[in-house]
Amino acid sequence: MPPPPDPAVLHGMPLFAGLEADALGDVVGQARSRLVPRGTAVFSQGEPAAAGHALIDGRVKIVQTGPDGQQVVLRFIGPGEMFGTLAIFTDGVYPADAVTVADCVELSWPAAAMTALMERHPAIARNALAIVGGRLREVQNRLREVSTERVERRIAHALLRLVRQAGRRVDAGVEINFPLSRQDVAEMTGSTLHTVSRTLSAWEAQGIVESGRQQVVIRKPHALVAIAEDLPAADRP
Amino acid sequence: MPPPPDPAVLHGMPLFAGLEADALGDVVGQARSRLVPRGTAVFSQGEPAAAGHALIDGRVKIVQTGPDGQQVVLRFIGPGEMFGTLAIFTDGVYPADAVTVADCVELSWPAAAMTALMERHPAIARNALAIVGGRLREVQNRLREVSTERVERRIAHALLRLVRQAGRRVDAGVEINFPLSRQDVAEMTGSTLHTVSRTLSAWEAQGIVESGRQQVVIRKPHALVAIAEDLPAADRP
DNA sequence: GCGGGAATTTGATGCCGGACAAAGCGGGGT
DNA sequence: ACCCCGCTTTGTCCGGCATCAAATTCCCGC
Repeated sequence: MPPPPDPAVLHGMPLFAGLEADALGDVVGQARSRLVPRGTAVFSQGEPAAAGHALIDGRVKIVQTGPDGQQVVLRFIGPGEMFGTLAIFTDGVYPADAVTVADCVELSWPAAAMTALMERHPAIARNALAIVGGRLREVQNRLREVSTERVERRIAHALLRLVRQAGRRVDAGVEINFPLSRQDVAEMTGSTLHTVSRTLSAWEAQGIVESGRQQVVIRKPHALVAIAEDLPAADRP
Repeated sequence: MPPPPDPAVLHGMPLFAGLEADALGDVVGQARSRLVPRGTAVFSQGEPAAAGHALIDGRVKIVQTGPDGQQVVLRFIGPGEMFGTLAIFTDGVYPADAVTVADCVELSWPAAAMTALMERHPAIARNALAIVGGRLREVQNRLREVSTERVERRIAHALLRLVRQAGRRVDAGVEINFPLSRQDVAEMTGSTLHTVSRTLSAWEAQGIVESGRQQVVIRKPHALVAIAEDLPAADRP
C-alpha cells in the first residue's frame, strides 16, 4: 500500500497549472507515490506505457537506445517535472528508458486515469500541449546543435543547460546537483567519454571547471558561455 | 479577397479528425486560402506567430538557422499536413523558416481563431497533442541518429524517410516527388553537400539510385534499407 | 544560339575526434 | 580494512569527413 500523496506536491507542476483546488484533489486522488532507489529503471524502452510519471524528488535520466546498442541521453528530469507521459497519448509504448541517478520519489497515474483526468479537466490538455511544444523546440535546437557544431561547443552547451536546470551556487562556483559521469555527457553530446574527458581536462587546466568523479563544478560560467557562443572571448597564449 | 475554401480539403487532416460536420464547417469558416509560388517564405524564423497553417498542395521546407547562419532542415511538409501551428501555443514566435519548394496552396487560421477553435472543440486539442507527440518522437530519433550513426547511414535514412513521405512509383523505381538538392540532403543529415554528392555518386555507380539536378530516384530501395540498417547485405569487392 | 549562374562532381589536404590501450584512482561492499 | 570493479585519465594512432579549390554540366532567360 503506497503512502498517500500530499496535494501540495502538485504546486508548481506546469501540467496542472491553473486547476481549481478540487480538481487538484481529483488529480492527487488518482496518483500513487513510490520510492525508487538510485540506479533503478522506472520504465524501459519498448514497454507498454502503463502510467504517466511525475518526479517529486531526486533525478531521472531519460536514455534512448538504438538498434545497435548506441545510447543517447535525451534529458534529465528534476523535481516537479513529468516524464513518460506522452507515450500514453501517442502509440502507447515508452520510447526510452528512465533510470534514476539518485534516490527518487515519484508519483504515477495509470494510463486510464490519466486520459480520464484530461477528459474531465480540459486545462490539462492545454497545458500538456504547451509543455510538449516546448520540449519539441528544445530537441529541435539540440538537433541543430549536434548537426552543425563541433564537440567542444556542444559540451559547453550541454553543461550550461545542466547548470540552468540543476545548478547550485557553491563557494567555488556553480555545481551540477547530481552525479554526472563523462559517459553521460558524451551521450548527451553525441561524442565519446574519451573526448569529454580530454575537453574537461583542458578546461580544468584553464580554471574554467573543476571536475571529479561523477561531479562537475563550473568556476567560470561566462567562459563557458564564451566557448558555447564562439565569442573569441579570452584567448590566451 | 481570398478564394473560399472547400470543407472537403479538411478530410484526412489528423488535426481535425473525429469532428462533426458542423464543427468542420466552423473550422473552414475561419480559414483563409492562399497561393504561394515556389521559393517564397510562408513565414520566417523569429517572426511573431500570426497564424497556423495547413498545406493543401505543393511542398514546404522547414529550415532552422543557427546563430552563425548554419542551416538545418527540420522537415518537409506535404499536402494535408499542418505547420507553424505549435508556435501559437508555446511562445508565439516561429522557431524556423517555412519555404516553398514548389508552387503551393495553403490554408491559414489567425492565431486568435485557432485558440478559439480549440476552445470550442476539445477534440482538436487531443488531436494536436497526439500529433506533436509523434513529431517529438521523430525528432528524438533523428537526434539519436545524428549523434551515433555515420554519414552514409544517415543519408540512407533520410532518403528512406523522404520516400515514405513523398515517394512515387515510377518505372525505374521510386522517385522523390519534389525538387531536392544535395544541399538539402546535407542539411537534413548534418553533413555537407560535398559528402552527399560523393555518396550519391557511389550509390549511382552501384545502381542503387539515379540522381540528377534536384531530383532523386531510388532504384533499389532494399539496398538502401540494407545500408541504413547496417545489414552486411551485398558487399562487393 | 548564347551567355550567366547555380548545382554538381571530383580531387587534394588536413584535422577533429573516434578507436585502442593501459594505468591510476576511489568507492562501496563484504 | 581489504579487495575489486567501475570511473577517469592520458597517450598514440588513424580514418572518416569537413575544408579548400577548380572544373564541368545543365538549366533558363535573353
